Amino acid sequence: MLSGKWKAEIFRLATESPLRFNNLLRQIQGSNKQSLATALKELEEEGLLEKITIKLKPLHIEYNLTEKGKALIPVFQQLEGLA
Amino acid sequence: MLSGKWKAEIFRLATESPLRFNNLLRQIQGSNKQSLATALKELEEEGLLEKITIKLKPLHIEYNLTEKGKALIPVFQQLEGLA
DNA sequence: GTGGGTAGTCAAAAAAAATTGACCTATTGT
DNA sequence: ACAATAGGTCAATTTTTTTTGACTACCCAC
Repeated sequence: MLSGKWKAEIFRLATESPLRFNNLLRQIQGSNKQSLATALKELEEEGLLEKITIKLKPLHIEYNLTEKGKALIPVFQQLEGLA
Repeated sequence: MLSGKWKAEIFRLATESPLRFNNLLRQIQGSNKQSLATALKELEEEGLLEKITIKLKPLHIEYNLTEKGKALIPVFQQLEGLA
């Protein structure tokens, strides 16, 4: 589910707060629009993130962890506990 | 650690019993010598598998989970519990 | 009406990963 | 002696993934 160069990091950032596209682009150095767009779409397709259009001004888009996404957090906590 | 097309499956098989090269080649359909050789070497470098030369006849080579490799098993069990 | 920010898409190029086929050594079986 | 099995390596090719650069469209401020 988190295969590829960027999905793991995107997922981690999503556990901290909702994601916004251009913000992500600045946070993840070495990446690029296209790669992030592809990764976000795949994370959505896998059901880990959901895309939400915030209709308030300034109108913008957020990506949030779904319940399925949140369910993975304890797994990574366990993994961190090993290192 | 388990990136790429074959490492996850190799890891799973390693949790069941020690691995032998040509045996693995038969078990993992769709794969090939080179890919498995590369994956095994990387799993070794990551410290998840150890390569052991069995000096008894017939002399052969086994790949076993290291302690670090075994430590990952509960993580995957937790993951399975979610699905 | 120009510049900046948001949120992207598209096609092409480059880079990385995976596959193929040839080859190699050593041991065992018939 | 000959073939088969085990456990690989190497170079070339193919496939997949990632990156680059150009381009859209909308909104806001000056």
